[in-house]
Amino acid sequence: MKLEEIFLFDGVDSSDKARMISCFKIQRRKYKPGEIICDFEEKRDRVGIILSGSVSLVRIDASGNRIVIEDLSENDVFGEMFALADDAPHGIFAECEKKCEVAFVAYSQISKRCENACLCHTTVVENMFRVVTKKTKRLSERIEVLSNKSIRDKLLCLFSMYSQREGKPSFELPFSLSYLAEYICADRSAMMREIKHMSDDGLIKNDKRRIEMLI
Amino acid sequence: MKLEEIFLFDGVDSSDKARMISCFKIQRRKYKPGEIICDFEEKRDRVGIILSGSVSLVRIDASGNRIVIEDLSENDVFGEMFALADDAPHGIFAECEKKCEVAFVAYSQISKRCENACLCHTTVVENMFRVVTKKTKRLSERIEVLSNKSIRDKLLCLFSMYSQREGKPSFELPFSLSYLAEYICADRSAMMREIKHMSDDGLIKNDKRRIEMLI
DNA sequence: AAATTTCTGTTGCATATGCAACAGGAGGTG
DNA sequence: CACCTCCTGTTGCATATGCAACAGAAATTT
Repeated sequence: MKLEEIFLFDGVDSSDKARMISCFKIQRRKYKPGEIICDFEEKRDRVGIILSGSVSLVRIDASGNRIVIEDLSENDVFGEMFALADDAPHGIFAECEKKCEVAFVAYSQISKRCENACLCHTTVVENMFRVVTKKTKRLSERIEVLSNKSIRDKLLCLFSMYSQREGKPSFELPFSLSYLAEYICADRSAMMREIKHMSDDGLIKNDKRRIEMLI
Repeated sequence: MKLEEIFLFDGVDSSDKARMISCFKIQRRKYKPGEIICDFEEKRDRVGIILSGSVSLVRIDASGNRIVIEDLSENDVFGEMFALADDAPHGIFAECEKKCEVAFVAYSQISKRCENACLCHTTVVENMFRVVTKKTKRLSERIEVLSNKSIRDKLLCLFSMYSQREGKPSFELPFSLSYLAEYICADRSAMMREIKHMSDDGLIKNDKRRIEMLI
């Protein structure tokens, strides 16, 4: 993906765009799966924008469990919390999932107004705002899923989101069942068992990642 | 709280501020506990800013359970997801918790640039951006807590966040134990039981809302 | 083609947790 | 004071769920 195409410059006309790209001193880097892109131990004045591939925001907790807090792909942003936050969280880092390329931009470049007070800066800030709002929505949805107490209710909550999004009762999970268990923070085998029960109870039909909701 | 004091106008000089306040056609309204401030069935072009009191973003799920997705107080924002999102979520509404006053601002007013392309609009968008980022951080933290599988681990995760924030191992919960159970999405009695076990195991000392972590 | 890893699927067992039900205390209100 | 509501605290019971362990299928790499 070219820098010209990232969401950050949506709505900026091409001459301004070219000027900003050179002015922003954007750094690009490629990563292989498993590589640590960035830890957030210190406060950093930069955000990452994903140009290709996918990245996970991961935390290792006290017991050594790996928790995926966010899953990011093309045109998503990470690090904005750390560029702005006063109190730095602990043990969170960005890890490459599928081989990826990331563009790093200094946050101060984004927020500052240039000498000419040009409109394009405003547009850029608005674009950032839109992406962060999208992220808020995704996180809220996940909380909604996790707030259900039983595995069954978590799955029903998530499945109905998907079927609503598709506009029909059947859909294909966008990831593996292992990952699904991670997403709903349940034990995989317990989840598999529950899916079978739900199928036995006539709530859903399923075959691997294909799910059909029967009310 | 006066409109002049809300975060939205931070960094805007007072003459511009006065001009914007009149130009934005902000509506203010007071609510009593339990009142529904706003449902989000239809897409609305406005965000709410809380001037005083507190507000919960609540969802009633299919089984009739009440889920608090976000807790908001002074200078927090709600509705920005719905002003921007394409697909409107279902059954979410904002409910007054402690008696409150809310200012409603049309989102288009915030994002649009006025004829003069004045700087203050940029500042306002930046301020919105900062608040939404703060919200993202809060939601991430909650996911981190909820991602723990056992009640014990959820509590330890949350408690260590608090003690870290306080800079010392003992702290006072900012809300009731009933509410704590809601926050970690666990049954209250089960949580109380677990707190006792943790105390028996020498992990914490506790008296009502006062918690002390012993490693 | 062979080797290796990841994904899907299943089972037994111990126990953590939800649920229902109850009770005393604190605080607020008429 | 009497009444009410909310918060804290506790217990018994049924069961949902985590954990460990295993195995074949599918995908990916060598």
